[in-house]
Amino acid sequence: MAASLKDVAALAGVSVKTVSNVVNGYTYVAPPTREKVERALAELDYRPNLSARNLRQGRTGVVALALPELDAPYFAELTRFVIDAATERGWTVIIEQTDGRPERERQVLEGIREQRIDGLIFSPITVGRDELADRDDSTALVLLGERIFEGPTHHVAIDNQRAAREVTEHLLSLGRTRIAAIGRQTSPNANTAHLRLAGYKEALASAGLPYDEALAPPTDSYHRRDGAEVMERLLALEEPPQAVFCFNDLLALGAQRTALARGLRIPQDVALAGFDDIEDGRYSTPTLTTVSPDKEQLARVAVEMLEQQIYGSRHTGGRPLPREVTAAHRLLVRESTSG
Amino acid sequence: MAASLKDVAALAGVSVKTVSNVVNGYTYVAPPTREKVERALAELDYRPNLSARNLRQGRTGVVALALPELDAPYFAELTRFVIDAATERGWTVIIEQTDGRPERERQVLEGIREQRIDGLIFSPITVGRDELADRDDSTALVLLGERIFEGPTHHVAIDNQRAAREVTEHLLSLGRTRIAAIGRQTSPNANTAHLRLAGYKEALASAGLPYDEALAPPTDSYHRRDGAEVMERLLALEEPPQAVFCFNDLLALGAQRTALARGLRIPQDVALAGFDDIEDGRYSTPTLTTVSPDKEQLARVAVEMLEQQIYGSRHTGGRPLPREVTAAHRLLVRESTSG
DNA sequence: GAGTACGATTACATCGTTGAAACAGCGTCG
DNA sequence: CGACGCTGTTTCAACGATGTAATCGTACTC
Repeated sequence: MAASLKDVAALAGVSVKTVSNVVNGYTYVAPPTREKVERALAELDYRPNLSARNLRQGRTGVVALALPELDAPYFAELTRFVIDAATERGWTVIIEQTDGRPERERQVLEGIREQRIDGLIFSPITVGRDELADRDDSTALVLLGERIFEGPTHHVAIDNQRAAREVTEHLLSLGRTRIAAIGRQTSPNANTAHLRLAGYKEALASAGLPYDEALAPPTDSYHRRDGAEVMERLLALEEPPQAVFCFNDLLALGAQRTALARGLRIPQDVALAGFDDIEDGRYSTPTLTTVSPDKEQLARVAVEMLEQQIYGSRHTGGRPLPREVTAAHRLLVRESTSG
Repeated sequence: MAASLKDVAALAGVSVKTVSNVVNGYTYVAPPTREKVERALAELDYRPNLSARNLRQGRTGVVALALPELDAPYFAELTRFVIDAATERGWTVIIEQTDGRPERERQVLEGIREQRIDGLIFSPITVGRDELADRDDSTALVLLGERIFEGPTHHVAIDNQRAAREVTEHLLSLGRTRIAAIGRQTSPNANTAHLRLAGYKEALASAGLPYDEALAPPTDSYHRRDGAEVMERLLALEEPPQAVFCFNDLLALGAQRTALARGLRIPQDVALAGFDDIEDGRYSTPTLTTVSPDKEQLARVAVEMLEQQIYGSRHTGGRPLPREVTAAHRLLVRESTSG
């Protein structure tokens, strides 16, 4: 079986605690002793038992990443960065999929998992300020990709509203005036959707154009299927749109599918823009204009914020991070708006 | 802080062990006692400390899923099913990304993680029979999507060779005789690639067609980029192919991008088939003909195989699972071969 | 009515690790 | 020279849970 400190201690002829000291890099160990212990450690291929260590230290070294669904490319790409950043700190990441269902999200917040967790990075869809405030679990928490202001919670996200405005302005700059939006949500807590809609409206208003709700049909979720279905409805309008801003790339790819299947040319007949910069959009035909959030930064900051809550600010060089961080984003113009 | 058995015991006025017995459903607890304890458990919102439980029991309840990369859609979709199946058993899944790098794969096999793990589901790319046989870690292991025969290892995969043959036969049935393959790998351990290539050759041979290596260029990896690049080379041939079988959907989507960007019509000028049935292929234009492995079955069987190794066969109803399971697959004909 | 069987509960040790504190040895300083 | 401080090492207890064995009470058997 796996070797314990006791076995190593016996082999090296020292006490268990001395071995522990060597393992943990404690300063006051005499060089000959240290060497002896290290030989024994190597010989037995010692690995610390994390269950025991965690039990003793009251920390688990495990953080959870709760997101709607792993098989949405945006979240898969983001998850890779979160795992990378966590692994650098010796943390293990477990993943909770909420499917965007309110009861699952609430369970996650209340710590449904028996598994104790040092921190939670949470990408919510339906949960709002009130649920967050009500939460009585004291586990460290960071909201990812969501901004709930005046709340008690750390969060990191890009400036969704500004990014949405920029996309819409880009579509306007093509000379299109009838611009649809796909991704509006009716739930009052769908913060991200609201911000993107606000940016869209803002750009229309600046251009002196009216906001027409018929051009911004609501969607239940953000999959290709939804984009495809809503696009059908938009194309069936008496005056179909000349451009469509989709609130994520999956919606855009669904909409693109519908438009192309109807024989429309993109961007000549209808221009198309998405949001998220998933890899699919870089290889679709036409390639997809989109907003590219700095996913690596989002992930890194989220992990740093957790780190700070868990260990206190001394750990991040004394420099306390703000509760709210705005990550970078770029507008990537591709063929679907400039073919 | 979180309540421990001790706190619950104090509140209920019984011993710690009695509370433990209630929590674990031990039979001989008097109903009034049980009720008292349960009230206390509820009042304090008791959650067992898994670190302590694991330390005592020598199991961790954690299994690792090691795969090349989470942001490849096939693996993201598969991961969702693995997590679902593991969660049903109360297990936690942690994810290791190897990026298909040999040294990372070897580390995973040797249990690089300090975190102790009850089992490992491993989707290898470069590791071969020898490395598996040399392994001295006794952790339960299941290979996923890979078949290494005569080895010591449990594995579950679809019949890659047959599926590849079926795809190629389908392309032949369209009347195409010049059929390329994208995804050949030169490494001797790239088992999956070899099997798919073998199926491709088999179908060609049955049709009396020669195997032309120029029509099966090697690829380093299986991303859209690789598919796009290799397709450039194929289209630059004196006699470009009339159909292309790509060993996964990402390669196919990359190849599709190249073909469409060159102004070719799919499938009229060149038919295209992939492998994996990722969601992208259902919404690309044209939609992508592909092999659909039963991902849910792959994941479920892999988890069952682990379960059996960890608990012994009694746990799966006495019925021991074989070491090798072939999961189902279907050929899905879509627009890219029948537009 | 003594002996036994069994239900219900508890005391205790233990899993592997680490913080606190004690201790031993040795040089330094007043 | 005795007190002190420093290095280097050990002893001990504790984290929270559970398996083992012991204990206690009651009902049942002969």
